[in-house]
Formats: sequence, C-alpha cells, structure tokens
Amino acid sequence: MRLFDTMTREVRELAPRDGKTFRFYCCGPTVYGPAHIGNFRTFVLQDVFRRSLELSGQATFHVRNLTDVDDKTIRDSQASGRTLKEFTDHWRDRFHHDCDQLNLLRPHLEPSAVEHIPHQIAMIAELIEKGHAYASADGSVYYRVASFEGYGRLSRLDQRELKEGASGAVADDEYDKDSVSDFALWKARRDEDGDNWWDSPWGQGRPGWHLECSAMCREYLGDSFDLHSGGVDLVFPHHENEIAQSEACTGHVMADHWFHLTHLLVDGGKMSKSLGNFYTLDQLAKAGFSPAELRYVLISAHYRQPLNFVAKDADGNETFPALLGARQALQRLAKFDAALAARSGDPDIPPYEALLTVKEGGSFQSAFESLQNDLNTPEALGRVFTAIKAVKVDALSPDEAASERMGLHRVLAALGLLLPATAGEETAEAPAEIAALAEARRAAKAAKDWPEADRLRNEISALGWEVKDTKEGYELCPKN
RNA sequence: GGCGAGGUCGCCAAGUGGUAAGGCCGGGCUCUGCAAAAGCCCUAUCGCGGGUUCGAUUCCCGCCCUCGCCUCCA
Repeated sequence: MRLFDTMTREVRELAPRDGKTFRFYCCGPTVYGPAHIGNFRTFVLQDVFRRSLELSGQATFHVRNLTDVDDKTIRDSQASGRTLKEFTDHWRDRFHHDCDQLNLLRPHLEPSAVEHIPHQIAMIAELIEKGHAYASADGSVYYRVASFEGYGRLSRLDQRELKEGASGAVADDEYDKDSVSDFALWKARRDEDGDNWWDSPWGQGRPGWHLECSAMCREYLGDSFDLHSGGVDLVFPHHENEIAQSEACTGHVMADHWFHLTHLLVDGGKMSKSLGNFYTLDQLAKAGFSPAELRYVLISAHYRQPLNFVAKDADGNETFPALLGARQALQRLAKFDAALAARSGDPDIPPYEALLTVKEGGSFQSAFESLQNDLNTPEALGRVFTAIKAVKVDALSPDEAASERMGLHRVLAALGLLLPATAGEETAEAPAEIAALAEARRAAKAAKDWPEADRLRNEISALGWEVKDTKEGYELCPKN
C-alpha cells in the first residue's frame, strides 16, 4: 500500500520493519465525554487503513491508547462527583459501544495512560539524565525543546515564527519554564486535582499529556515502529513533542511513517457545541440514522481533504441530506448484493477471514486497488458503483456470481461497510398480522377488487408498514 | 504574522498534460389497476488573470475567496 507521509510530505510505499507484521499506533480518545462524528472520522479512516492492509495480505499489530488522566478527565470527574476511574470507565465503555456500532475493529492493544505512570516516570528520569528535561522549583518537570535538534521537523514550524500565545492559552503557572516552548512532562500536584496525584522523584503530581504516547509506544512497539497516526491537529504540538521525547530518549527514529487525518467540517464550518452542530452517534440514532449510514458518509471524502458533513438542507432544516444520500446508496449496494447472492445460490455473507484469502477481485478489483493507493475511499466507492452497473447479474453462472460476490465483499470489508436489510429480507421478518393483511391484499388484487386492495394497503400503512408490488408479488418494509 | 489544506455539475466528491469517475437530488422512459418500489437513460469544461505547451481543469506566477492549526482539540 502507498500512503502519504506527513514527515516527508510524499506518498510512500508501506513496508513493515520486521518484514512480517505492520505495527502501528493511533492516538486514541480522551475519555471525558461522548466522541463526536469528527473524532469518528479519524477512527473510521484508521480502521479502513488497517482493513485494507489486512485484506491485501499484510498482517498488522494495532495499538490505540486511551487518555484517561489529563486536565479534562480530572476536572470533569470531580465536577460529576465520581472518581477518575469511575468517570473514565464510563466514557470508555461508551466509546467502545460506539466503535462497535460503527463496525470498527478493536485494536490489538488498548493501553491506558493512568495504568502506565511508572513507565512515564522512568522516561522522565531518562530525559533528565540525558539533559533534555529539568525540574522546576514547584516540582514540575519540563522538556527543554532547545535541546532537541530535530524539533519542528514534522510540523515544519519554525519556532521563531510562532506567534506567541496565539491561542491565548499560555497558562499562568508556566513562569518557571526556561522557555515558552518547553512543555510539561510532569505536572506538580495542585489542590484542584483532588485525589488524582502520584508520587514521583520530583514530588507528587501527574504526568503531562504528550508523554503517555511516547511511553506506551516504547513499551508495546519498541523504540522504532512502522507508523503513527492521529488527527491533523495532533501534528503540532502533540506528535512533535512525542518525537522529541522518544527520540531524545532512544536515539532512534520513532516512527517510519506519519498518517494524519483531516478534520470533518459541518455545513462548511468547524463543529462546535455553541453552534449546535456538534453531533454524536447517539444523536444521529435518535434522528433515525444508522451507524452504517454515518460510516458511509465519513469515508465519502479522501482522508487528506476536509469532509463537509451536510446536516442542513437548502432550507436550513436539519434533515441530514448527506445521511439520506448514504441510505440510498447503501440500499442500492444491498439490492445488488442480494441479486448476486440469489444468482450464486448462497445467501451467506462471506466472513472477514474468508475474504483475507481473496487474491483477485474480478469486477471489483480496481475498486480495491483504489484503497491501496493512498487510501482513496471516494474513488473506491465510485468504482464499486461503476462495476455494479457493468455487471449483468442475470448473465452470470452461479460460480461467476459467487466469485464476483467475493470481490464485492472484499472491498466492502475493507471499507467496513455493513449492508442494510433489503426489502425482500424485511418481508420475511414482517409480523404475522402484517403478512396476513398483505396476503389478503394479494387475493383482492387477483380478484381485481381494487377498492379492497387499496383499503388493505392503507390498513397496513396505518400499522407502520409499506407494501410495494414487484414482478413476483410484493415486498413489505417498515415505514420511516 | 507563520504553517498547512482547498476552491470541479443544485448538494457531496474523485481524477487527469489531450477536451471531467461516482453518489444524492432532479428530469425522461419502462414496468404498473393506481401508488410506491425497481430497472434503464440524461445533466458540468473544472475561482479569476497571466505564462509554459501543439494542447492545461491538471505545470508555473499573481490575485480573490474559504477552511484548519499556531502548546495540551480527532
């Protein structure tokens, strides 16, 4: 697979260092509230990345952390009257639930920051010993940015050109840093942290944010590994700082490849609670949309382009046209798949494991290859639909249909798209009462008793179902 | 001010130095007791101005506009 690398700013071929398993790290969520659809754009694309590697025959080892000790988790846990653990466990579980809904593969390892404080302390000690960090009078420890020659290489940010305090976030407790660019490795205990402090050689306190990833990467992936990923906002300062910490410590290149995901926009602008365009999976579910529909929208733009999630229609009403479009598109895919399944004589969907052995995707090969070329998900989707139009299902032999279906499902598996039930499947699941009414209507139609047939259709409709006549008979589907 | 991304059909969104995928919506047709559904078909010269070139939407320069980041936000 070829993928753009933030460090070199070019598309490069990926290859595992050890020649066998591709080992990568993704910066995970801070568990202090529900993740929003922007967060999920990142996690979904990372998931497509992993699936595409695996389905192309590349074994992977995927580590994604949980940030469960930082300013926000401590602050909000206290505000809620719960312990930090109770609080972060709750939001972690919610995150897992949402991830499952979105059909994200679980990482092979999901280390949490609070469980790796000894590793972080050890790393701080090593950095101090090597002259890259210093303790301040209040018991905090800072990284001396000037001590690391390569600082700024990833983000290409010349320190001298940093607009000082541009974010207005320079904390008042930073007066004892040697330089404004220096960042905290260890933060001295403060009253407002409550019970959330740990002992260290520099006194009681807690670790700084950037350090957890460096420590856990080193613990589980070693001094050097294949790829590191996160949202674009993490390029600076988070990943820049991780590199400074890790490489100053180990003397080795931290990661061979940097994979960054561009942000999601909502109706052309940044998502924010104050604008009321801040969406969670839960909210979309309440509006009647499935996780698969959201997933489809999230992969509909290339990961290095801003994706504009259209929530409001032309009249300014929050009707989610993007999700409605995704629903239609998924329904078409499902219809096509159902036709292939019927033709092949095998209704079962091929399991992920079986798809790993597919070497040639038939009509869907080029769509799969789009993913191997810098994870071009929109092109892959386009090629899937082009192929669907070209494949004449009725002209295929059962074997050919089965073969094409494997190719189709390999791409769908790489994209992580689960198909919705088709009308035919829903007919089979309709309650007996509805089915009986539909049968009665069929009889009325056969007798050309149109008033009775229409009356039955209305009755079915009143019960929440819709009858659609087909060549063979009829289909039933729940009304939206 | 610095760094970065981008302006392609009504909306979303790929792509290419030789006259632009796909999805949604819309329109037409077929099917149909009606309706719905389904199937098929149709719709753009790529922000503006220069330049390079036989030829640019695709390369270069300038301009306009949008968006993101600039120390703890995916």
